[in-house]
Amino acid sequence: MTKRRFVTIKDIAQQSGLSVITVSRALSGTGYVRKETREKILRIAEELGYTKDSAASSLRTKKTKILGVVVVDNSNPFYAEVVKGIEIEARKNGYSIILVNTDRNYENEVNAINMLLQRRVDGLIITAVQKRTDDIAELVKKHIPNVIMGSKLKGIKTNYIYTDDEDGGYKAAKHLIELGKKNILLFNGMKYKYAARMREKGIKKAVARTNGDVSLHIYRTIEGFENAYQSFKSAFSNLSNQGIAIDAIICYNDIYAYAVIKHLNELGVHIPDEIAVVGFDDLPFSSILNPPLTTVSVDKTRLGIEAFKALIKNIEDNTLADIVLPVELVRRKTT
Amino acid sequence: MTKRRFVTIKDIAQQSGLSVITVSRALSGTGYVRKETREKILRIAEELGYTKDSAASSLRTKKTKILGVVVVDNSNPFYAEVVKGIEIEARKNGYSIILVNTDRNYENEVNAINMLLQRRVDGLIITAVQKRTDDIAELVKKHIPNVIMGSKLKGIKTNYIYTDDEDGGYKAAKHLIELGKKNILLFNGMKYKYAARMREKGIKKAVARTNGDVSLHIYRTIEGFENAYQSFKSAFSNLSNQGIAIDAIICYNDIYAYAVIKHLNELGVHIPDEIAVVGFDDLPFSSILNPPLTTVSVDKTRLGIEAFKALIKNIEDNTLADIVLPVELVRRKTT
DNA sequence: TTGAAAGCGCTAACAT
DNA sequence: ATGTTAGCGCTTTCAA
Repeated sequence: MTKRRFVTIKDIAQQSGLSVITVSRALSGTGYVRKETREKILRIAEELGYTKDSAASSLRTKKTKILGVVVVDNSNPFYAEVVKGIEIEARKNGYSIILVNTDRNYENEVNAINMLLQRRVDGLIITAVQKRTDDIAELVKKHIPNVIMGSKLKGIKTNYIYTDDEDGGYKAAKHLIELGKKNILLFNGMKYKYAARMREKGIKKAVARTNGDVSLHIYRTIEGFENAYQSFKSAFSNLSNQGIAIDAIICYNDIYAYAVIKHLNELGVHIPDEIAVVGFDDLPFSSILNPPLTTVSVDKTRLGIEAFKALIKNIEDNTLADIVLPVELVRRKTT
Repeated sequence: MTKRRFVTIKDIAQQSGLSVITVSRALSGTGYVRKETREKILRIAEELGYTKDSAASSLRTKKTKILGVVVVDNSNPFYAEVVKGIEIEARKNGYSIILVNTDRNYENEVNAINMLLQRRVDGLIITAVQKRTDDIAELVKKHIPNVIMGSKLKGIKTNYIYTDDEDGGYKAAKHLIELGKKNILLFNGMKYKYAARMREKGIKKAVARTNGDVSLHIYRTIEGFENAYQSFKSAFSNLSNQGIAIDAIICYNDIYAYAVIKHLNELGVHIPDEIAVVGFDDLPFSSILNPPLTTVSVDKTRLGIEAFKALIKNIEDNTLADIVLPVELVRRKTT
């Protein structure tokens, strides 16, 4: 192991004949330092190859300028873009982010939060696993700044940012109804998910307005393309066996929709004439896919950016945010 | 701003009547502490809600257990999976990662590295922008453990991990040649990229073996679906105007391939009969896409995992790694 | 405008 | 098995 020792302000102090505090002031730009002194210090720092030790600095200032970002899976295209939004905005504002995946596992979420607390992050942005929420309740109780992304957690008063899922569901269903579809299948996510419940609510609202003219069938499945594919296969054959002829499918997200489309293709069902398909999220690939997917679009990067802003605002003046971002139905070729 | 003060080992020491060092030992599990003493300390720590301050600890130990991960764009599905591999493996080994995007900008890369040095990360995993490399040369000179991912940098002796691009190119070209294709277009990335050069090399090797029976045409473009789409449009019309009838296209990556397929579809060209298309990377969506893409596949998560392992090994015993991961041609419906 | 002293929370080194 | 001392590199008093 090569011996590494970083240059410290003490070294600069010795080299310049000044005190450490003057050096500190010059380098951090706080307090009075004569112009020539500052320049001299800066020059020596440069020569010596000085790099500030932010751990030492944090220890004193109680600020790390690090944010914890907890997501379910950073390789999921949805979160990938959200994380990107957070990262860009954080960097622009002098913050760094520590990224942790939970893989939808509550234990992992608990560990992630603990680790981030040990690192004394200035705040956390969390997409909650939602299966349990006591860890987040406790976090809030500790007064650690945080924003919960993509869900609202019952009984927990903190910062929230999410998309207008109910409106998204409503828009998707309304669109299909206007197209004359009568038998809609909602291929939804599990009930413990806030977004799944809200989307369902919006869809039901639109369907209810038809006064029984349109019927809604609901199946649920857990995340992942393979899961969705297998689930849909059995759901669809169930429906067929019951003699129910679905003519439109609203999917919990675009990934589910891809799975649905794949199976529909295998069955030789024509999209959208026989069955129309709507997704949620508008992943980058959804417009490239053949056929391009009709989907409820949200600005994922913006979600990240706004989450960051809300967190910083909370850190600075303790205000609580409840931000809901608008959604938009993007009609392409599957409806 | 709510007054937050974390519990320290000093608090525990007072509460327990023991010295801070004993508390430290009990908590960190180093050195001898009587069983009952340890239990007592652990209990009090629990009661008081103690969370270790890793910044303070790092200051002393000179180890942060943080790794810097510098990628071009974490929302690019390729890097998204790589980052995931790193994150999982890091977490498993008690490390955290600070993620930074460079957006293929050299200045950003310089800033990212500087920031990470200030944070005293134990090491860095970097996908280099490659347009300039002096920043990385300097990093290496400072003896900061690092591994460069996806490229080899001329004149810089450090840890490298990358995929067998030359072999990938060779396999892709050989496959097309065996299919009887005669006029191959290589729709490549820019020349400053190591992977682009290596893939080209492999392709040329395969083409050369046909003794002039097969001809190769090369166009290059910068990253991004839109760029690729526009570039390909003009490249393809150029070729047509010259009376060159391409019957196979090897794309620098899957994204380029999607752009190519999109335009080919617009033109009504039949894939793969009229023109076959091969991509690189095997993004998750490439198998879902219609038609499913033939592509050179690499295990991206593994790339991340191996990068992490190489870095840790370098940190621990200073050995240099040069890891090349195998690639595989996955034939689907575009060839 | 500059400096001295003290301390952030932890642990290494050396006692006892 | 437990404690003392000192110090990591920085910044916050308080003084000059």
